[in-house]
Amino acid sequence: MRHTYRDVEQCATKVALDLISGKWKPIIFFHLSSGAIRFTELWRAIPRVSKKVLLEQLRQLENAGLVERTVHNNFPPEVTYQLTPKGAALAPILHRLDQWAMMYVQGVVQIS
Amino acid sequence: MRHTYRDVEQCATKVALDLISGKWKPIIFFHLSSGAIRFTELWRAIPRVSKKVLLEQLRQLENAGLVERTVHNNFPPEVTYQLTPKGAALAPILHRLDQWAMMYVQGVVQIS
DNA sequence: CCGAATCCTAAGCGATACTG
DNA sequence: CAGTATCGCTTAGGATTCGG
Repeated sequence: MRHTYRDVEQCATKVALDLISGKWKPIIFFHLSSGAIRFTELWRAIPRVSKKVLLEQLRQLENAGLVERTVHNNFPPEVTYQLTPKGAALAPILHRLDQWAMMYVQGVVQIS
Repeated sequence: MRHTYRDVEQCATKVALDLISGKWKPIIFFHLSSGAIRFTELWRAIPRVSKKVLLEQLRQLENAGLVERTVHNNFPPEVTYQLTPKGAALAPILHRLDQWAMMYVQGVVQIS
C-alpha cells in the first residue's frame, strides 16, 4: 500500500530542497562553510551575480534560520554572513550530495 | 584563500540539486523508491499535479539517467517507471535530507 | 491508459541606477 | 561598503483539450 500526500509540502525532502534551492544558494553555502565572510567579499567570490539577487538569496537563507547576518559598527560599513548551527548541520549532507554529483558526472555511480 | 567559481555549474552540489529540484521530483523519488509504478498509479498517488507536468518531471529524471521508463506491450497500454542504479544511489542521501528536515521543522537541529 | 499540443500566469532572475 | 528601487525577460508550472 503506497502512501499518498495530501499536500506537497508534507514531503520532508521537498521542505529541505526548497530551503536550499535557489540559483546561488549551494554556492553561498559552499563559501560560508569556510567561515564568516563579508558581503562584498562573497560577492566578488561569485562572479556574474547581481548584488540584488545575492542579497535576496542571503535574506531567504537568513529567514530560514540557516544563515546569520552580523552588523559590525564600523565605518565603512561591515556586514558579515555565517552559517547558523542549523545551517552547519546541513553541511555534511550537502557534502555527500557533492560526492554523488562528482561520480554522477563521470557516469560511474555505483554504491553510495 | 577562498576558491572562486568561474562558472556556477562547476559547483557539484548545484549539479545534484538541479537534477532533483523540481516541484514534484522529491515526491516522485519517494514513490519510486518503493519500486516500479505505472504512470496513472503514480499520478493518482500525487494529487493536484497535471499529467503534463508529471510527465515533464519524469522525462527530466529520465534524461538525467535517474529514472527508467519501460513500455509493456499490452492493451490497454502499460508504462512503468522505476529508479535506475544512479537514481537509487541517491536515495540514502535524500533520506538524510529527510531526517534533517524533520528536525528542522521542529526547530531542534543539533548535531547531524 | 498514456501522452502531446496549446495557452496562460506567476515567480525567479538579471541589468541598471541610486542612497546612507 | 552594503543595500534599495525599478524594469524587463525567461521559465516552470498549471488548465485544458485532443489523439493513438
